[in-house]
Amino acid sequence: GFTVLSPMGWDAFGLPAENAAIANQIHPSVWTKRNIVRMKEQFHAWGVGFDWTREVASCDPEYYRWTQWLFLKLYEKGLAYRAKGAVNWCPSCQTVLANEQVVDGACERCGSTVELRDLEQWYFKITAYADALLDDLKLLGQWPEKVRVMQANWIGRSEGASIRFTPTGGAAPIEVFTTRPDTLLGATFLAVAAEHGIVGRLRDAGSLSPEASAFVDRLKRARVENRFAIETEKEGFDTGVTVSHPLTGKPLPIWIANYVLMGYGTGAIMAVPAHDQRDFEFATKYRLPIVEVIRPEDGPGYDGKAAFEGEGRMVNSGAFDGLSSGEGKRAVTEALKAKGAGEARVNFRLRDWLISRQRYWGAPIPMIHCPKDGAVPVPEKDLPVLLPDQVAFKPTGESPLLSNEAFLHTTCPKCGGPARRETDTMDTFVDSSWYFMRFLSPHLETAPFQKDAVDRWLPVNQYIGGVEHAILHLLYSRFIVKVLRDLGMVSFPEPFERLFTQGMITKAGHKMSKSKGNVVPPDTLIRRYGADTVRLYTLFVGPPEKDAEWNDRGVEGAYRFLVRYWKMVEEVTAAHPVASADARPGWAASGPPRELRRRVHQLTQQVRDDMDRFHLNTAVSGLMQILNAVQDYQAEGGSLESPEALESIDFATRLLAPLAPHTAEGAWERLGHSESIARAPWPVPSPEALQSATKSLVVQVNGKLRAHIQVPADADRETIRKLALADEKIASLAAGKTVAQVVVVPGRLVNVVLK
RNA sequence: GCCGGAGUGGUGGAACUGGCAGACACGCGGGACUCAAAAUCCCGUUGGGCUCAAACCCAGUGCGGGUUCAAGUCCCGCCUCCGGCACCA
Repeated sequence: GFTVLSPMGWDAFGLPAENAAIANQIHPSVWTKRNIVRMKEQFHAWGVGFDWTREVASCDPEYYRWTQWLFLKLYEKGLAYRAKGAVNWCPSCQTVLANEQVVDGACERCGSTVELRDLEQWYFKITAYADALLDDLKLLGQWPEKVRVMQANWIGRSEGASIRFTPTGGAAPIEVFTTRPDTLLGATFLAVAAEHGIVGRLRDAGSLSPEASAFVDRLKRARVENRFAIETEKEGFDTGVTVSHPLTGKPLPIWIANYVLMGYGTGAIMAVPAHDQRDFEFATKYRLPIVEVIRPEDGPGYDGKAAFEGEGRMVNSGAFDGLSSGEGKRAVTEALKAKGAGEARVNFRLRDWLISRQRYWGAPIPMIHCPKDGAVPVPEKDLPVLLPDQVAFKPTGESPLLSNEAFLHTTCPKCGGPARRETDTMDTFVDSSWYFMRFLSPHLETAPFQKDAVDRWLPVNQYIGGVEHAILHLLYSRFIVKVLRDLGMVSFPEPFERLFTQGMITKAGHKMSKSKGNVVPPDTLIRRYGADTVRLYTLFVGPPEKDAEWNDRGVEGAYRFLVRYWKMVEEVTAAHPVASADARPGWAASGPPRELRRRVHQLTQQVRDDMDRFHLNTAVSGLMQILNAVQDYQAEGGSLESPEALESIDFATRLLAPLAPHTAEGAWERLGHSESIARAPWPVPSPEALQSATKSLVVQVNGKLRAHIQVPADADRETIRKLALADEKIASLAAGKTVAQVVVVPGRLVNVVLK
């Protein structure tokens, strides 16, 4: 009864296609197009129905033109920028990766250990939306909690204070972030990462000891090789430089420490050994002072053996003594602000999204580098910047586009002088961050999408995908939609209203994947049993949100079910070769309610509910039960020609249609319908059919099942109670005992409590 | 370490708000049909006790407690597995 848009498209740019192309000596575009054809054939073989008039592929210029347009919009808004910094580098894929694409220190794609390199790259300023992305998670009540939590953790908001420590001698202050300003008076040293600016400056000035300098090199190298390996042993070197404590003026030494990360906060921390375990371990090892400044209201506090990280009341903190941690955080921040040495600050774990890739198979970044005007955006009218065919697309660490002179050399849109094109391409996650809007006008040439169409259809009511996208695609799309909303181009804050994360089918415990070569192609099974059997079985294996290990042991069951169903249809239609089902006498099943009818209407309700809840495995079992019910009815002497049986077959056929469309369509035609079952309405159970004169209730004694009784459907509690106690079995059990209580749950059961 | 999720027959799984544990299948055992087999159909299939048999009884949803007339479901404490985050200051 709903108008549903069910489009399909191909996220077709990216490394897998390029790598496969290199391995097979085929151009990526040929390889990709061939695979699209192949996958479409498979969709058809499965009988999967999509609106193919809306098909898009992110590698078509018609599509990526607008991906480039999106880049320009972000650039205009200052949300796309180029910066030099330490980036994740995959030595095997020969490209940089976004933080989100690094899993356990390895490349999400190929599993190679990721290195750090200093490179100039393009970023999207997703951090500008950190708060909005976090806050709006509360709009996503129909997303799995798991995904919301993962995003919240990834964004990683923490409240605290930014504090500046001025070096003795008056150099630029060192800024730190802390969530515990209440422990400021317990800070006994600063610790900085090896990559921190001050380290380089000290080294350049020659004021770093040779040992400390060697340590910095070792640390940097270790992090380039694998910055994710956690060194449990704290290690550091004194720089010999001190800063003054912003409140007491006391000098505090600056140490270089291996446990301070450049990638979080400012790359420098104030160390409070009494109240932070890491600082404690470091201070203990290097005999740095430890000052207790927080004491819990009750229970043990700092004991000299480990840091006390909880909250409590401030001590050894001068004027702040006696304040609770909460009050202390505010008071200390105020005091810092008054001195101009700090302020309240919110810090995020989220980093900006690195979107440039030094690879061929992606949308070229539409920028031009002019020796005079610097980075200049390609004018909108010149889009798309076409990806040239003729390149040496071997990975060299530099973009293959550099090898195409005709592409590389261009003129500056500003001054008309000679200029070079940007040769990096965009991360494919940019392509997929907006595609759902393109489906509404896939061939529109004047805009990426039409606002009114997008506002009518979106947000997507039901999104389905793997949980592996929890912090990649699903975060990026949310970001892009928020940017477009702020540009006034869409009117909704979130792209996906409801999210269903489906599980993965594994083979021998592994994700089936092209790269592992352990994919079970459906073709063989489909050839042997037909698409409907394979569809039905696949749905029946288990709940779709769960991972499942693939085996085809039960496929026979689905096949048998369809054969039994088909035979039943043949039996009915052989006896009644009627052209129009509606002309058949008794088809409307207006007869008196019978058991079969009640059961089938009940099961119809169940199948409808199951499908709404994505419990497709039990929906299939519900259908099996309908068929079983009809066969039991037949076994008891009922006729397939009876209105009840005919109606049951009619319901079953319509419920089967989305699951096994070919079989259902064929049956539908045999049953005398001339229009496709796809246009038939969904069966509606009638309340009248669901009613029955009597109900079967369970009778328990002390919570244990002892008898079943039949009671009138409208019996009140007292009647039910009397009938239960009157039951022969119950009466005999109650003999000689006292009935302490009788719990009556109408429609369900009676529990007799005996003492 | 922190945050999520899961643990049910031989197997996949079902049981929506506490209310008949094991739906529906697979597999297995037995039977019918057949010269025989396949296919199909019928019966059985949580474990144990008792019985010629049925009826019946007891135990049972990872482990130990608890709440409740009633717990796979709720609470407390554990164990195991899976997923995410993690020297995050």
